[in-house]
Amino acid sequence: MGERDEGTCEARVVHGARLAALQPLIAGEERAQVEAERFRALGDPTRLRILCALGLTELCVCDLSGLLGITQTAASQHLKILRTFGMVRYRKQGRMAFYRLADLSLTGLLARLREAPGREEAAGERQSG
Amino acid sequence: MGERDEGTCEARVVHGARLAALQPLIAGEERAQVEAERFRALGDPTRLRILCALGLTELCVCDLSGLLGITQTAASQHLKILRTFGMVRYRKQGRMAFYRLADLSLTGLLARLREAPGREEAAGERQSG
DNA sequence: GCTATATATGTGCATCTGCGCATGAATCGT
DNA sequence: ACGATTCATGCGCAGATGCACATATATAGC
Repeated sequence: MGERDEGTCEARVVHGARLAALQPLIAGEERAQVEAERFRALGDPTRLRILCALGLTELCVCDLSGLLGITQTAASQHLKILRTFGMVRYRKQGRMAFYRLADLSLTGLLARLREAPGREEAAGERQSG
Repeated sequence: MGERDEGTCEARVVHGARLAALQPLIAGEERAQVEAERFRALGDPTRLRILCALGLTELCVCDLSGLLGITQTAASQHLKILRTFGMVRYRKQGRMAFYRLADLSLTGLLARLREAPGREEAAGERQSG
């Protein structure tokens, strides 16, 4: 688990000292873990489509599952994950739960998701023609 | 696989017609799949740390593995994934491969990664404090 | 209170993922 | 040419993930 061949390569670009100076500038494992989990939550097509739908309108679980063509169970399980990361919120009215997009910073992403495919070059690196 | 309980819930918020009108506004499965894979590439702590490092300076695989405390194999496999999505690029000089950050749209994200933990509220929703 | 409905959760399974090990491919030094 | 070194890749395994099925919880209607 901690066995890396750190002593093998001697032709380092950044030798010893400079390499050590870089270390504190790089995100620690825990910090990276937390951030990665957030991306992982977005790294599922069904969850992206759920967010896409909830970005348009508030929906109950049943409507959502019907709209996306997934089972209620699947919808509920995905919503639980999205709740964990504060990406969606819900209000309970009777026995139904109305979900809505909570993380407004995702709005731009979701708008891009609705565009025609073939434009995912670098998410910001447009070569202007 | 296609068995959803679409006829169970009758108390839809958006009844029939409106639900159908929503459908074309939601990203299709293929489009969502492509986009999700991109997030998935970022959904690994090691890959985030690799990008974090390459955002600071160009590095060979060996330095990178030493810097992050991972094996050369792991580094190489992650770099392959990041290459697939055009997030990193490399130039070959002799037997070494110098990798650098290619997707500049990730710069902001990586800068945020270097900040102290506890600020991952909404990735863009700063309360100007 | 009982039944039906809407949502949430526990369990099991097929699949995916990240890693280590061994190996292949390319390059440098002698 | 030969061995050493740097990077890439095939393979197998442990752990994670998404889903279906069954079930639990909560609410509405009677």
